[in-house]
Amino acid sequence: MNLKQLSHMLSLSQTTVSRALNGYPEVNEETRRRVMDAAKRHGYRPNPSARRLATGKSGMIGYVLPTGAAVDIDPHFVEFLSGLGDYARAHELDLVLSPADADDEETTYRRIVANRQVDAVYLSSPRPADKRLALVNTLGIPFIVHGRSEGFDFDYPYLDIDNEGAFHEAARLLVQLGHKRLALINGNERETFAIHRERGVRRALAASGLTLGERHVRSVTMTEENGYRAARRLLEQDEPPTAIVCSSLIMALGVVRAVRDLGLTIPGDLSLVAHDDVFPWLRPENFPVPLSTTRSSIRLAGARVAERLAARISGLEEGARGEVWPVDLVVRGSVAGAPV
Amino acid sequence: MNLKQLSHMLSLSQTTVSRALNGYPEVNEETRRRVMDAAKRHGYRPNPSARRLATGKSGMIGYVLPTGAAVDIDPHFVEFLSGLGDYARAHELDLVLSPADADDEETTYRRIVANRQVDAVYLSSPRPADKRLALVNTLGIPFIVHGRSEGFDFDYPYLDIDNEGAFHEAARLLVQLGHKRLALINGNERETFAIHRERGVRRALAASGLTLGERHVRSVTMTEENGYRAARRLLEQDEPPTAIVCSSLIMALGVVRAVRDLGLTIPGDLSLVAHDDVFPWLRPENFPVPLSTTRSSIRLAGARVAERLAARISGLEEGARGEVWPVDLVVRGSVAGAPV
DNA sequence: AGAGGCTTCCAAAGCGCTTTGGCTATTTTG
DNA sequence: CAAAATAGCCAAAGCGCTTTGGAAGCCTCT
Repeated sequence: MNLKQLSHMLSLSQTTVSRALNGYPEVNEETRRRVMDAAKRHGYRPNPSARRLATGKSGMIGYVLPTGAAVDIDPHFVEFLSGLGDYARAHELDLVLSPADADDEETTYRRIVANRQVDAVYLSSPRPADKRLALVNTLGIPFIVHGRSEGFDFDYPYLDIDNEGAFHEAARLLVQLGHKRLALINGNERETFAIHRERGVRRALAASGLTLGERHVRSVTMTEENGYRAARRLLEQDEPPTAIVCSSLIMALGVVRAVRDLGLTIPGDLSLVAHDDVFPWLRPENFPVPLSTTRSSIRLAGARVAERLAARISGLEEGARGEVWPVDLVVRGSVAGAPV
Repeated sequence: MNLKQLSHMLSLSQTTVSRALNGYPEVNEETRRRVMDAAKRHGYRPNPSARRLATGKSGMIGYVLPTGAAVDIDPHFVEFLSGLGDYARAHELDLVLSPADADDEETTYRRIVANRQVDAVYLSSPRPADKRLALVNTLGIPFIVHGRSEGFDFDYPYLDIDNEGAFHEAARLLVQLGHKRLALINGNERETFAIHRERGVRRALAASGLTLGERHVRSVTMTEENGYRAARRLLEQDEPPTAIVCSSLIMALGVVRAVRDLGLTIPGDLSLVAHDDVFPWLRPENFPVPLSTTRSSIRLAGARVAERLAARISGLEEGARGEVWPVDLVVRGSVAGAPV
């Protein structure tokens, strides 16, 4: 059942039927009702390929997925996706994942824009002065960044959490508990979120005249093993930290293992706070010692990004509005006063 | 730059240019060369929307993503996706994720087929007599199942690992080590993979005249917490198992925690084997006691599925070929002889 | 009563590609 | 050497929608 058939059986032109269906004003309400009715009754669904060719709109949102033998997709991605799906489902929005060589995402961005394959895209894990962001901005496709960049002379729409504030709070708590030597096990230092988190910790320390020594910062990709190694390195130093702030639950698993291997205890010898993106399959309250966290649901972020993308596509949202979500600090058993 | 312009500047018809580009035989080789050359030089790329409307082919593969407030996307998904991306990237294949209400995926399948949005789809986590599979089969869209179903009177193409064989091997090893009371912490009992795994364990036990008591089987969704709870339940019974086979590394984390909470040790009091889908961020050799595993890279499976989907789309693969991958049993420190 | 303005509809021209059905030379065949 | 086959090309008809540029009919206004 296509437009032609439908309009024929209504003895109307395709023009009128099309307009009736798409809510254009120049059609009699009575007629519109007839058309809508017939469309529903016959289960008419406009052919998206045709509509797309005519309008250039695809009704899909895009994401360029960096891949490569040495590239692992971030496990957070799937949670973000859950949220995105939550929103998209209700709006019949599909998501197109375009795999790209991690070393050359530009080609892929250009392709999907040139082909008009998607109406909007989102970027994640941005770095300062991220090239993808500049590219997408000049290509003129609607987009939203999940996270933030820095060092651009233009504004852009984004959704981010207050990483600096969160880690500032976490560090401040530890300082208040008397800790003098804090350490930070961070994610990839080239990504903005990691920079912000470090900034937050430094600011909290500075407020009490303390500093974060270079030896007390480790930036690694977020795996259990890297958490373990980083913790070993930190704790086997001459003046080991008495508190660690850690950028992910997965790394925190490794930290806990390292602490145990070294015969230390949490929170007796070491206080630990980690950032929790809220995975359903790994919860901080179930750590051997319930873990204090800075918590922000990445799934909710996914839903919000989808919502804003849809708004941008339909013209409801414009401009370069940035949105920063506050982060909860949830104190559990893994923090205590500094050992004497 | 479109076909019309290109053919005009070559003083050829659109027909000829189109045919030259798409490798049809009825065009002079000399002409073809000229066309190819000009196309490359001017960076001509056929408009996919137009091609799609004309041919009905989209050049994308689809996946219906079950979502909902109570639905969590399996963390394995992201690894599978990595593999899929590895292949798809090299072939400019995009992946369309269509979020669907987990309680009504049928509507979405029908939509993407009716709309010809994708050239092929893959299904995952099939159950016996899975409705989606029957649906997709009748809808006539090329597809591949990742995993297997059971109880159909038709064959279908799939890629699966030898779950039964893997768990059979694991259980057999434990029996050989003298264990009489085995337990199984399995995934969702309604999914075929879980059924196969249980079958494998039972078969190994039966071979030595042993059985898997109902009290010794737990089927839960794969979270750390569920692993913990299941292990507590099992180990606090009157006649607790001396060995556990576990369907995922994430649950194994919980098992390890439970064992520790109960003051037991691995492998002294309990031998443990888990299935490892090979996550980059959690490795069995880094468990407190290195974990014995049945190992199969889900990422490689993703790449293979993409490859086969591409083959089916282009007509290189036909029929209902099933492919079953063997699974490695990797023995590490977490297994030992049964306690006396 | 004629001009101008709405309202409501339509025919037809795209969107950019593929593919059908010729048509004209040139070559092969009996 | 005429007839048949083949090679190489083209015009035009889709694919199914949106949108432009009218046009008819009916009011309102001067």
